[in-house]
Amino acid sequence: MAKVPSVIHWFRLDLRIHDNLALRNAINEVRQAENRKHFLRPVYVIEPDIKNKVGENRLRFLIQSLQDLDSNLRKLNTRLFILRGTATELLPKLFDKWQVKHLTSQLDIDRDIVLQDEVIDEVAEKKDIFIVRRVQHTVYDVHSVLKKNNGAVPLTYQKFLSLVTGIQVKDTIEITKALSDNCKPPDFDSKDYDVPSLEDLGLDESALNPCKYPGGETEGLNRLNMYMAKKQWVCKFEKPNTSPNSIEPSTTVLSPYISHGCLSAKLFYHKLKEVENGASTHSQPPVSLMGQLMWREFYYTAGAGTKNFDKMVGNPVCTQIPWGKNDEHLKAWAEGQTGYPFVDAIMRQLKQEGWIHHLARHMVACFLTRGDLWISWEEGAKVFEDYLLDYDWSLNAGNWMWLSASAFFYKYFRVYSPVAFGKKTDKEGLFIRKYVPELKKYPTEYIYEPWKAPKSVQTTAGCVLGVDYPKRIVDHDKIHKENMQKMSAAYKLNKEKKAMKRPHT
DNA sequence: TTGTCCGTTGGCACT
DNA sequence: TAGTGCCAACGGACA
Repeated sequence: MAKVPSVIHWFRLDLRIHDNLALRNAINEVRQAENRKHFLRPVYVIEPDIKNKVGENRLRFLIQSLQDLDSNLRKLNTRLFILRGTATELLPKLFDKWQVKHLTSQLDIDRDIVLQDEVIDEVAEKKDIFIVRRVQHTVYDVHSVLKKNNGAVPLTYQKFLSLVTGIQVKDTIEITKALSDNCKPPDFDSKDYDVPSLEDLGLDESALNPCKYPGGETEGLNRLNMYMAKKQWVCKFEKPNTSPNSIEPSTTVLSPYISHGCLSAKLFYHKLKEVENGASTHSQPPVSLMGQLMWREFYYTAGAGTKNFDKMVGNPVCTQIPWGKNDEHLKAWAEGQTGYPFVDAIMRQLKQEGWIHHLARHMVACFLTRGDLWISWEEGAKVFEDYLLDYDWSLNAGNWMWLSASAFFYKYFRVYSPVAFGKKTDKEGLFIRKYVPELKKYPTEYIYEPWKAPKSVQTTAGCVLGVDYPKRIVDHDKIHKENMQKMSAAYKLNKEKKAMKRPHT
């Protein structure tokens, strides 16, 4: 008997059923094969070294998202097949074993996935497998936006907006009709394909911090609907007026759901349009919620069109800056032990909860790079990759370049003060008291600057500097001025190099 | 080529 | 409390 061919949908950063064009393609392919039976296998590949690549909070978010995805797929009378191994090694073998004729997936920008796809494409071509990749992770097709700009990367947000104005955004799609039993392969019920627990991956779940943002499509959609119901709030939203150091998030925290594809960016777009269209006035990009979504599109476009976007060297949009190396300072920063309470509180919130406010990211990124520690943005990006639930290849690199004044933003003399910046929205230092509990009892006048507290105050508050909490590792007032000079010199050199490269006519 | 305006969200002193 | 001007002076876009 001839083997029954299979159709694979390969889930990556599209952990959802709703608005999943590529999944629908796979399902349609199976359904249309009326008189020639096809099996459907929606797969997700867990790489062996995932624990080294993905921080524990994000790994938990991923596993939760996969569990939710599996349960949503089962409502369609199919399931998620988890594959354990390296995608580029494993998939080619399964192409033969499963008689794969058709492979669908989302079109991704993330460099690692793009490289993976190149390998798979080559194999698929040899084996005569039809590959379908759909644009569905962004609102716009970033490659056609680049084309519209004659292949050049838009270097300003306004330029990007002007490129996408007038582009019609397609409607979202839904998949509701369940599949027939004919689509189930014989090993459908095998436990080998079950979503692993964190324990299976070698992680002690009980040792993790409490889960503040559970992963999954269901949770993402609930969160979206909850915020979109607050129409006034949506219409008045202005990012700079939200607080980086409120005890509960002052923004939506939809980002982890969008970055994992639990939530469709296009659905977010349409829901926002709906709310905005129903209001007499609403805030505008860049500060509005729609503006935030457009920032994501901006960085995706830049990431797709720039070589070595996540690196300094060999990256055409990135100013070359002679960053220093200081592993001790880097470690202190990453672990929230710099002696600057505001910086430390943010870094500890990041490590514990996997999410920090965008402006908090500005604060700590500026501090690590051009502001205080003079350490490369690439080092900071690696730490964020590890800790952030909403880690996203394009956004992470793009924002780090922005904050370090390496690309897109150039006013390097605008430096965030680790003392003044937080005070604007949290005079009492409640945020610091929560995340740096050593300082909980400090008088308000010293909460942002504990080094100014007399020894007697330190003792009374139960936190002596250098014993219970670190002394500050740098003197911001002094060092940020020195760093500004270094930035100025780097810019000057960059300008000269550019002038030399320019053709003389 | 040069000038001008503008740019997601700084800090600080002052009114 | 919010607004303004100064700090020192960037690159991109466009005329």
